[in-house]
Amino acid sequence: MASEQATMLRINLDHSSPVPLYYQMAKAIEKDIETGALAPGERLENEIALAGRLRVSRPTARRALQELVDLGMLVRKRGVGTQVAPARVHRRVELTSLFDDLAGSGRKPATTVLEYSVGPCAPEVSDTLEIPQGEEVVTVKRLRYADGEPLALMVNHLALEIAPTREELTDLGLYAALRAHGIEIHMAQQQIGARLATAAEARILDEKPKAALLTMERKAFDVDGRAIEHGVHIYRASRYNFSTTLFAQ
Amino acid sequence: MASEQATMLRINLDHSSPVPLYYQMAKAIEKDIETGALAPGERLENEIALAGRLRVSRPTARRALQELVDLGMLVRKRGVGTQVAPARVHRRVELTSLFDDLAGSGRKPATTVLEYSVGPCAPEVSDTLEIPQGEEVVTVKRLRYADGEPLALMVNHLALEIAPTREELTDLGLYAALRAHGIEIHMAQQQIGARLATAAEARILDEKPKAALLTMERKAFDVDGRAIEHGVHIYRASRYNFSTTLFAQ
DNA sequence: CAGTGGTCTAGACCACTTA
DNA sequence: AAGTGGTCTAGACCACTGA
Repeated sequence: MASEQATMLRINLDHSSPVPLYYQMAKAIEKDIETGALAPGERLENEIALAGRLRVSRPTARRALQELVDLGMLVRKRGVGTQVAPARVHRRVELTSLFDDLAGSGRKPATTVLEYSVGPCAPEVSDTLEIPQGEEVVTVKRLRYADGEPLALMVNHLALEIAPTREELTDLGLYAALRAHGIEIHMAQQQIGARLATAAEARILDEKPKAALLTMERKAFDVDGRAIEHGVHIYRASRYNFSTTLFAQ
Repeated sequence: MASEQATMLRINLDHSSPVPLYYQMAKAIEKDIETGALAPGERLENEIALAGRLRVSRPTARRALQELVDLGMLVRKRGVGTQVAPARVHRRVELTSLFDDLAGSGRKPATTVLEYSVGPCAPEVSDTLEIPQGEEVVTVKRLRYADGEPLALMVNHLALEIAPTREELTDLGLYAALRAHGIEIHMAQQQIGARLATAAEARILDEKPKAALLTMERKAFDVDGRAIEHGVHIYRASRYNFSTTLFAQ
């Protein structure tokens, strides 16, 4: 039985481009899903027809489709076919920074750098960053605002040779500033907890003493496993929470 | 130049097994990494030699290696080779349940089911579970202990036809009980926040009133995007925090 | 039974890294 | 220049689904 409802994708591939064909295909389909040209539940052509029409081999077409399955945008079943996944499953968002989060949700982030100092490495930080104790590291203490209100107090430690300048940290988030230095964060270990605000913390965050705070401690690493950053953050629980989308292995 | 330090993996593949060759290979290498037979930083054979030695095609060997790269256990660089990733990058652990977490860290979990009722669906739950308002859903309220101390108060809503029994929930975590019914959670959306304990919450959790609580609201879906579960949990911040490992896209 | 995706092969050529 | 992984092809056979 010929496929009754399969959508014919309009995709132009540039076979002479240095951009891999599977990548061009995946991006094109991804765009169609994001714009709604392909609706959730809609059926795609089978991979052999798709490959033939786009003049690529079947493994290449498969690879493109598999990329989108891994992203949760497509669902494939043997004997059935390929469908666009329900909208809510699309796109895992992970490892974004607070700055990006705020900017992305339309709130206006701003940062005050309260402290920017170079000093000997404390034992705890030494462990994380794998820098010998006593060697110099940069300590940064920042107050983050959203729409003019204080939101979070963040203390970070970085190795001297990779630390962004004070000015960069005022204009960008930490991760964006690191990226400008060619440093990509690949993995982070986080612990999220809660506690009551001290008097000093309450004052600086415009909360009452003993208000609820969200706490986050993070260690971040690059793709080679080098430790890049150690951070201890506190957030006003009245104004912020962590939203995450998790996927089963 | 012949490879100087590449480790020769001892892998036996069963070419007549229904288990895919790439999967057998990936599992074998994964096991060697986990047991320490392959140490972090160690170099593997190049993929062509590996494929030849194991009598599989190069794409099959590549696929096995790629699986482990996706898991963060191997790092590959063009022109350089394949190495075992630093230990801390191995294995993303996601979407585990509190019960599994506790059992895994050697603490003894226990559960009391405080309430198990069937009743009409509240508007908020109706939205999440995509069950018409007023239709019946199961509401479960559980108190979780670790090592004899109360740790968390959890309220969950599930569709009638998939809800585990009261007895199952006493012996297992919610996700394990669902799994026993053939239901696999594939994705969950979570929000983690903090607030102060009410008098009633403090009493039941053995905390002082206005102690800090961690809050978590979760919606869980299966692989087809069907809503499975809606939960609102509170944790004693003095006894628990969320540990997560995040990976950049 | 026809149609689908899942696995596998045996090559080819290219791009990047290191010395 | 040698060695590595990255991409791509053109087939083959199998396993599962649904009518």
